[in-house]
Amino acid sequence: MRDKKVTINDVARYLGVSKSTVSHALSGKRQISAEVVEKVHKAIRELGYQPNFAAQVMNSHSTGLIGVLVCDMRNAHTIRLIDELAKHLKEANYSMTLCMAGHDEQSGLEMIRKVSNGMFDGILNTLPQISAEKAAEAAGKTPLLTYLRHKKGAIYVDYASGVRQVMEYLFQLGHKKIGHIATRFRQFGEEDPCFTAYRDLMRKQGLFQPELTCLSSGELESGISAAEYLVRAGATAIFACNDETAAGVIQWAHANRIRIPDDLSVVGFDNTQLAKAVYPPLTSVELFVEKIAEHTVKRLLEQIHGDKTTEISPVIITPRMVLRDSTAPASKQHFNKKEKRIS
Amino acid sequence: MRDKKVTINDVARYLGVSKSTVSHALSGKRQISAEVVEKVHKAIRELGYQPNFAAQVMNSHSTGLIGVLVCDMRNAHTIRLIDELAKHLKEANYSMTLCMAGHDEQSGLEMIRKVSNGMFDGILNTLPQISAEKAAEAAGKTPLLTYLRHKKGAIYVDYASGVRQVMEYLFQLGHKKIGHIATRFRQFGEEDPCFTAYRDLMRKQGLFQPELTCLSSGELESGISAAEYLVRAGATAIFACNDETAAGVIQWAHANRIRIPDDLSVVGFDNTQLAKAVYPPLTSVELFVEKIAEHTVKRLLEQIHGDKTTEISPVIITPRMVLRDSTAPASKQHFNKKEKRIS
DNA sequence: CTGAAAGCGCTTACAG
DNA sequence: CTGAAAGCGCTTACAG
Repeated sequence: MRDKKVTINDVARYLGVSKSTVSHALSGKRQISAEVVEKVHKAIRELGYQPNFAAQVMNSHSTGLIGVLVCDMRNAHTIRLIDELAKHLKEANYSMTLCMAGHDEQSGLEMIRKVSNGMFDGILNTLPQISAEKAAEAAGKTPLLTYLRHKKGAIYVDYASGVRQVMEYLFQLGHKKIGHIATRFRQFGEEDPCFTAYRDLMRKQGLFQPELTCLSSGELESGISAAEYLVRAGATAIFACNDETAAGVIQWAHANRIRIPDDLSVVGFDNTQLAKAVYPPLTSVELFVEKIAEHTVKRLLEQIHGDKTTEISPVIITPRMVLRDSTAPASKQHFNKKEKRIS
Repeated sequence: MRDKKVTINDVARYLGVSKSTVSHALSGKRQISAEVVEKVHKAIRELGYQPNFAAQVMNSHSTGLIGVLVCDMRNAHTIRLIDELAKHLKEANYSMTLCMAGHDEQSGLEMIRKVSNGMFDGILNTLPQISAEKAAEAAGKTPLLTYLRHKKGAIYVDYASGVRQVMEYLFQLGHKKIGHIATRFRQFGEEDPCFTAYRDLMRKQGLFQPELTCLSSGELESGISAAEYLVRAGATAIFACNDETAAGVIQWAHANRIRIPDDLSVVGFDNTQLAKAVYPPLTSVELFVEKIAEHTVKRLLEQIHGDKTTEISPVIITPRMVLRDSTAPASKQHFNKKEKRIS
């Protein structure tokens, strides 16, 4: 047992046949007498033979590995994405290799270059800091797909629609001072599509005020400080860029005896576990990550296999608002009395 | 650009030198005239040469890849573990490959066998359904470490200590009817160490009642139903096996106008993001996942490199209770009045 | 139906 | 300091 790895040569010698016979008996790529096939399988079991990974890769030029570049695993959206990607890749008989590439462009590009050596059959770039063009160039001949650069990509998530659903709902409820907590991580180099949509919709109603917006890191704490700021600015509803920030808003409200949704409506984004876990459960926006992941994987595999057959029919994914208990009409404005308490 | 991959032969031919020279100029494993080294580097850049992964692996017998077997990515503890493992592996110049192996033993073992072909320099088995022995056998000659089988492993997490801290604190606060929500996923084949510790400590006080315990799936919803059951059974404090379940308890309490911590104390486990996100913030138990991950990686690398030098000095990790706002004295027993309301 | 040989793209003794 | 050759462990034309 402590001896060297057993190779195809050992098996061939053991049986007194050639290694081509062993190889073919395993692959089934040519007719081998049933008798020999059986002998080979038996010998393999006895010797504990297993084809060597690297040697097979050298011939097939394929590792069955897909590299997924992520910056970190801190936000729930990334985690869900990874989970779904892994599921779909597995279905296609690929394994997912997670590459933590950090947040700066340089190290991200270096990472891509480093792993574009045949280690992966394909690379999925989810890094917001690296453009699709630069990533593809760094990958050289390795198929690479950049995640969700909707402007030109084949998968388009209509964030604006998700935001519109929320805003129209809040307008309907009578809210005029709707605060917005924006973020940078959905930006992909351009402007954050959620913020853009929010601003445009507020403007159309003549309600946009820069004081009602703020930029957040996306973490709980930033939601807490944003809540304090926005409520002081007069917001009766707060639309946060993600559920974690929204949870911060809710927590701050509780701590300051501001009732949700009676005194303040709160809406999140991403519809993560957190949205269901907080109290009151959070109205949020479902992005259908499974679908995004499914199509992303499909596109990457097409690129790997060089399928030009399927013409690039862009997939549009439309988010959907999920109503829970954190939103209510803006009517009862005994709210201003409360506000005094916290100052 | 559309042509075949450029190989070391192309570089050698291009420069009119032998491929050994090119190879050595890159590896630095033998003296090469500075002039030639420079020429080689220049040519490499011009031709866009990059050593082929599989060919290098064939020689080095090392891929730089570590396979981490996880059942899924649903609970926060796993996610944090993965994140920390990735960090430590990266520091040691390894990449992490995530293998989702599901929940049954058979498919897990098959997965291990399949990937024990030289694809990974080492394997980390976090699957609770697969014993350390079976996993190691399935891995054959590939180094494999089974995560946190404390009984014999070199890394021992003293769950009992974490539980003791919580229980002693609750006893101090005057709680006698302490409900416990147990789970199966920390079990690793044996009994859940958290439940065992809870039961023993309650017994020592003469307070143990089976009616005050229940088994949960670990999801939020199971926390909600457990809360209802345990409060009906008279619990004045609930100690949940993980934060998600505890969040369910809190949510149920809010929905039923039971005040936390005044009417009901709640304690979670794992000290995840969720513990900070809910209101009131949740008293929980920190497991120091970073430390666990650090030592796990260290052990695996030792096994890979065959370091027998470092004698197996077992590392003990002691969890620590983190106090937040979900716990308070059991005194005010106007609680029973409330209970009526929900029946 | 089977075997001997070439080749995948590197690294590394072996010779000079 | 450098080159020609063997070898890593397979697969796959090529011959029979």
